[in-house]
Amino acid sequence: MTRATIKDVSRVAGVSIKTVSRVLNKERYVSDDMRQKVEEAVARLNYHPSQAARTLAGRRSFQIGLIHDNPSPYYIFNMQAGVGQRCREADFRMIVQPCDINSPGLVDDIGALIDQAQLDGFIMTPPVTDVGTALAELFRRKIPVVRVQPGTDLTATSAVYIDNVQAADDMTAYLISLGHRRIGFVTGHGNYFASGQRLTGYRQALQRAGIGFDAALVFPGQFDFQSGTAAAEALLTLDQPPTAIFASSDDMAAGVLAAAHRLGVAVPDQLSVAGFDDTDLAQVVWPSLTTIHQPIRDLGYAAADLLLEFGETIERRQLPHKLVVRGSTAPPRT
Amino acid sequence: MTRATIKDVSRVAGVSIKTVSRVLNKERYVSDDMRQKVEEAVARLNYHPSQAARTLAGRRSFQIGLIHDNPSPYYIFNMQAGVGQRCREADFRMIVQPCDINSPGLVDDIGALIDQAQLDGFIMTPPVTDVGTALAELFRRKIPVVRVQPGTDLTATSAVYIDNVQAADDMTAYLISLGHRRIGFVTGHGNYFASGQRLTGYRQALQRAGIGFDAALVFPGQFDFQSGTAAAEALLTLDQPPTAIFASSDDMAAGVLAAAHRLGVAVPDQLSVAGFDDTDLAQVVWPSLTTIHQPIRDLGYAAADLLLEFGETIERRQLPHKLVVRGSTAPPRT
DNA sequence: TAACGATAAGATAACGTTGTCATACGCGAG
DNA sequence: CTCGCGTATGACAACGTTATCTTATCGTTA
Repeated sequence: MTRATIKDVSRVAGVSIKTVSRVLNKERYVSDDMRQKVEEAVARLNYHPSQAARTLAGRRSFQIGLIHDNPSPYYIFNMQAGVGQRCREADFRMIVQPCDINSPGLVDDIGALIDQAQLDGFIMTPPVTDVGTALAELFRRKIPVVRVQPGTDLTATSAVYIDNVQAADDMTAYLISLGHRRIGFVTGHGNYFASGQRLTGYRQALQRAGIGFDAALVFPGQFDFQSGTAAAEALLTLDQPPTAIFASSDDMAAGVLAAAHRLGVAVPDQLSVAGFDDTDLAQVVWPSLTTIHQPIRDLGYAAADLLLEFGETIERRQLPHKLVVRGSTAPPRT
Repeated sequence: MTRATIKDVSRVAGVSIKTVSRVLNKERYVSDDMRQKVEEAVARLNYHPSQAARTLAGRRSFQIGLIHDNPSPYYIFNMQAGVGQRCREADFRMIVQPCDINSPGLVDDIGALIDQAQLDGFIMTPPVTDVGTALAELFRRKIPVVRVQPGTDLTATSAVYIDNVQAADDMTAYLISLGHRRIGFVTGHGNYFASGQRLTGYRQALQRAGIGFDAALVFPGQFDFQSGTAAAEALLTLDQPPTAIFASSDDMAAGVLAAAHRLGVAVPDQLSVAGFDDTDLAQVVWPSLTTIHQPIRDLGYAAADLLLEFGETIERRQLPHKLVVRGSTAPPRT
């Protein structure tokens, strides 16, 4: 038994090949009568159109690319889930391409991918979003692009994002509302634009509360666990240690927790710890993390949605974040 | 500027289309002279063959499928990384398909994917590996299949796996060597064959050490964090609580840790905790987990390798696991 | 020296769809 | 009643490769 082709379907349905094609592509000008006959034949033969033939003959490939250079399994998993779901709804396929933003071959790889697969669109996640040469290559090929949380050329492509400034502000304000005045902050990796935004939100909330900014309380991190432990070790041995540490990723917050445990600092009694992202991690460490929920899956879904609905037309969509309070934060000891 | 085609290359190189095709496909019977001319032209035009045209004309699509229904981002991420790397080396593409093993449409979805994309091969990860109907569908289509850690029909397809029995035995033996005699065990989800194997390894090590098996010390889990906390709460309130708990996944071990923290049981001083998998989690909780390192990325790489190297020919490859000792285990208090 | 196999290259027909163009019908307006 | 337009269908070329078949040249062997 070999695969059924459109020809088989047309023979069984008693119509022309082109009519079958019309039904399959939901084109206008097809009578209900024809449509029904074709649909029956398709079901009976268990026919599935050849992706390859469609791509070759038509101008669409029904495929979009998702490119990432992000070390977080959690982030990638959820992003893929969101993009994947929207793709399935539209009968599109998602081509995932991990990459290395420092590789000199990056641009060529992207070009090759688009050429070979004839992609209909492209989704970029940070930090690839801000690689100028990659972006230029996509423009050169006039392919619709949606970026997730871009940091540069904000109006150049469609984009989905959350308000990182506001989110970090929310968290900082929450810690202040608990009574904290000395709040440490661990920044993210310099490659990510969001890192700077979160720092801005932190400073913004401090200022509004009339708390002076103290550069000694800000520790440069890389979004990873190690950064968190290093930051905690540095911040907790200050002459005037903070009563709370806001790490701008959950991994770093977990690092802070581990260091606190090791140093015998009780969380949240002696130290409040806050994270950012609300990854799986947040509920698996002890105590569970107060954090900002970032709707990664929804961001993926929205990105694919913009691509499929609007194509070249530039659209922007901001998604809501949410402050999630768990066990790692409490009022400071008086 | 439109895409370069093989025709353009042949014109620039001054050879026939077929010769270009031969060079591209590394066929025999091409002179070095021709090969060089073609390669130059390819580079000059930045030519990339159309995936669609190749698939349509040839009998190969240069694509393999990876199907999974696994809730662990860590597992999926590393599996994809391994498969993806091997694919890149062979200029293949990986099509990822999440699925739901309880969905009635599962078999149809798999069939549709293979038909549409004309996949050259298929990789299944647990627990999809053991869905009989899905397996049957793949056989019907005579497509090469590699399964990762299959539990049923072991000789029906190629497979890659670790020795779960031995791994659990190693961990249990290690705990016994520390001096533990009452060792709790948290099993995995019933859908996964590995769950039973790990329990077997646990029992095997106990028996060898002359320690009687106590069913009260075995708690049924689901591989997730919740199971771990539930298990710890149950086991630690026994009349004779265990001095060590071996949870057969890191998530469950993290749950045990959290419950121990909450109950004021010090780890590892009052209770040793061991996990399984060596996910990112293991180094991010406190104390860091003694666990079995499972080479997930390597399993993915090996799976793709078997597919690409052996095709239909059935091959099996066992990869080594490793006991990783960290801070969550210690001798029992005397 | 004739015959043959191994090597090297090309001409042309697929592959299974969609795009383009042609055709035919029914219906309302002039 | 005729023209034009919206609707509905089909014939056929085109998409960019690989497969198959054919041809040409060489070196080796009988």
